[in-house]
Amino acid sequence: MIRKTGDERRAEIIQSSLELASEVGIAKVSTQAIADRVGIAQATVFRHFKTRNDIFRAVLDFVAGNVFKALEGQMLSDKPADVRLETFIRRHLAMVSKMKGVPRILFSDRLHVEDPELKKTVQRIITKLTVNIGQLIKDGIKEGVFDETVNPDQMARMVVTLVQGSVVRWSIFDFNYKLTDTADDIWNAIWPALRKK
Amino acid sequence: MIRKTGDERRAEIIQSSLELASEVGIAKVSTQAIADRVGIAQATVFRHFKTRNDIFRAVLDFVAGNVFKALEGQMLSDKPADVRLETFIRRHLAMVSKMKGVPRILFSDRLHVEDPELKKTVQRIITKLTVNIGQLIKDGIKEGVFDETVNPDQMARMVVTLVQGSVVRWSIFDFNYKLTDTADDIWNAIWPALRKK
DNA sequence: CTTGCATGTGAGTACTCACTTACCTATATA
DNA sequence: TATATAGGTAAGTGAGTACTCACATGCAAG
Repeated sequence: MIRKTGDERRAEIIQSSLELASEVGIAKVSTQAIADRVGIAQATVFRHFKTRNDIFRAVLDFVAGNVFKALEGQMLSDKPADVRLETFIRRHLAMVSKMKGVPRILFSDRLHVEDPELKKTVQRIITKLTVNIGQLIKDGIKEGVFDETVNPDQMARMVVTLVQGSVVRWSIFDFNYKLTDTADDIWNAIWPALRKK
Repeated sequence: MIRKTGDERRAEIIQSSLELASEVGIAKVSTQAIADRVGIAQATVFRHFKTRNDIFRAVLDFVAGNVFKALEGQMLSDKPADVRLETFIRRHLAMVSKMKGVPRILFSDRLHVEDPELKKTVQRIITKLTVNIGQLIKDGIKEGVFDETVNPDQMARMVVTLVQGSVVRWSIFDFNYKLTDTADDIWNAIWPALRKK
C-alpha cells in the first residue's frame, strides 16, 4: 500500500486514462481499468474524482491547455503569417500524434451525448481555435501575404476542419501512418486559396 | 401482437437504430431501446439479428449502399469534372444531413475498437470514396478543367477529409446549422488549388 | 382442418458498470 | 507520543447489459 498526494494521484489517473483511451477506446476506459493501470483499488479512484465523467473533463482540460500553449507560441512569433499558420498546423499535428487518446475522447459518443458539460468544453476548444486562426488569417491579409478576397472566418473554419478531419482519418486507420506527413497535403490544398494573387 | 415478415422487421430495426444513434449516441442504442422503438420485445430483436454488432453492420451496409449509389450517379454524368465534383460534394452533404445517425456510428469508439469487422467496413468505405474522387480529379485534368500539377490522390484525400471533417464538426455542434451550407466553404477552399491556371 | 414454421414473448442468466459504505493505516503536525 | 486527516481498500449495491430458452401464436400451404 503506497501512499501519494492527491495531486500526484490525479495526474496519474489523467495520464493513464489518456493512454487507455488510445489503446482500447473511451468506452472501455472503466474506473476498474484506470485503477489497474495506476496500481490502486477501484474505490480509490473515487477518492480523487467524484465521477467517471469528472475524469474525462480533467483529461480534456489537460489537453486543451497544451493545445493553446502551442497556439499562443505561434501567435506571438514575428515571422510572416503564412509561416506562422503552416508552423501551427505542423505543431498541432505533431502534438496530437503524441497523444493518440485525444481523438478517441474528442469524437467519442459518450462525450457527444452523455455529458453535455464535456461537449460544451469541446465546442469551446474548437471555437477558440477557429477564432485564433481567423485572426492569424486577418493578420496575413494586412501583411499582404494572403489575398484580400479571402473570407477569414470561412477559411479558418476550413483549416480547422481539415486538421480535425485528418486526425479522425488517422484514428480510423489505426494510426498506421505518420500524421505529421499530412501537413504537406493540407498546406497544398489551402495555400492556393490563401496566396496573394 | 402484430406479425411482420423478417425483411420488414429487419428494415425497421435498421431504421430505428439509425434514428436512435442520432438522438442518444451509439453507446445507448441498446437492444432494449431498439425493441421499444420498433414496438417489439427485446428478445424479438435477436430473432432477426444474431448479435447487436450485426445490427450495426447492417446499418453500415445500408448507409454505404446509399452513398455509393449517389457517387455512381455523378461518375456517369457527362457534365464537366468540376461540376461533377461539386455536385457530388453537395449531394453527399445533403444525404448525410438527412441521416444524422451516420456520424455517430461512423466515428464512435465502440466501432473503433470493439468490432474490428465494423471498422474494416468503414475503412473500406472511406478508401473506396477516396479512390473514386481521385479518378474524378484525374478525369478533370484530362478534360483540362483541373490543373495538371495537381496530385490527384493527395487532393482526393483532402476532399474526403474536408467533407468528413465538416460532418464531424456538425455533429459536435449538435447539428445546429445547415450542413449543406458548408458545401460553399469547402468548394471555395479547394477550387483555387484545382483550377486550371 | 391440420400441420409446420416463422414471428413473437416473458422470464430468465451471467455479466459489467459506476458508485457507496465502513473500516483501515500512513504520515504530518501539535 | 497522541491525534487528526488524507489516502487506501474489500465488499458490497442497484442498475444496466447482451443474449438464451421454453413456450405461444398467426398464417400459409397441403
